[in-house]
Amino acid sequence: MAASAIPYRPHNHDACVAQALADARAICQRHNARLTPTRERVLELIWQSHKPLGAYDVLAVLAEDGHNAAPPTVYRALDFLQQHGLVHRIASLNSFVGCTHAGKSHNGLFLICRGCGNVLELTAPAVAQAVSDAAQAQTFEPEDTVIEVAGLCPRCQADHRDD
Amino acid sequence: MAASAIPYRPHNHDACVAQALADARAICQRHNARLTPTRERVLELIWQSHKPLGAYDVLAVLAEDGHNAAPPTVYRALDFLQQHGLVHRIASLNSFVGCTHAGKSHNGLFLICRGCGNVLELTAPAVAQAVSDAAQAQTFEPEDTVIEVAGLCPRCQADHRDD
DNA sequence: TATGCAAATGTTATAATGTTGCAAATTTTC
DNA sequence: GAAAATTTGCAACATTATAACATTTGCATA
Repeated sequence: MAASAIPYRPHNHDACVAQALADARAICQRHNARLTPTRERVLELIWQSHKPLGAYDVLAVLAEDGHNAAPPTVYRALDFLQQHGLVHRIASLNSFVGCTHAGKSHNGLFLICRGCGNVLELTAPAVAQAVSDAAQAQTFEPEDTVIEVAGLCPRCQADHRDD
Repeated sequence: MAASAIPYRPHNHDACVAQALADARAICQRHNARLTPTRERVLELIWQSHKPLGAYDVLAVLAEDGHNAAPPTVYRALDFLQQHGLVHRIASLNSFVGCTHAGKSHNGLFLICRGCGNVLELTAPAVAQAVSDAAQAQTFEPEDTVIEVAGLCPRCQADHRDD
């Protein structure tokens, strides 16, 4: 799966997931971190689509799996995955999405479609630079940046015009 | 209060609040919207500092006021204030801060100090333009943009070096 | 292969945040 | 002053997240 995958377009999503899991295994190995079965399963669930998933959605699927998990299990797995850059939390939705730029440390920019719910993660150096400049102008030292753009993806723009 | 107020520096905050309330009254009049006592009180509370306040913090102060309010009262007031551009919600903190650029419709950029908790709202056209370009490159139609930068304000950078 | 430590997980309970739905009161409009 | 629309009160509930502590597991090393 290319880093610039476009969730709005049809693609072989099984391959998408498989690649994400393979990447995750490699990254965890490099980090000397343990991608345990629970963590891997949570990552897999998060990746089941390009729509962000809530912690309790994950929890519900784990329950279907027969895994009698409680909230802390899921939150801990998500924390781990976030720390290793494998998933992102979408603050404006209280939910989580697989990172499509895994490995590189980054604060992505997220385009969130309010029509279909899909999220596209971008790396936008121009945006990062502009934010950095704005902070610097205030002598502010940025550590973590959240950029989430809600709107309509190409397909949903078209659908809306059909209404 | 100037639009470029810097919460990190000492300023006459009473004047800050008074101006915000006066602005709010003017704006609501222009919008034909009713700034009822509850709404005005909530706005005043949100403005008590430049640190964002949670809905339940507001609720607690209302209770001290003797106002026996329930959560929906606060959330409704906050919704109203947001709709008229008088407060902003900080998604990464689940809390609310007074808008220092009231009147102009906008998506601000927020510099959130993890040391002191103060939030500075900026209008950064270069950032807005860069985000807009990035979205356009994906044929994405932006409607609402959240930009929240967590880090250290000038004063807290200095304090940290003293540690 | 024992054993002991650190990391990970399980478990229970609870905190924090946000919403729904409906009835009562208030304000506006005619 | 009566009808309509807006706002508020209120109770219940839904969702999201964390605290605290017990238990198990993986793994290095004696």
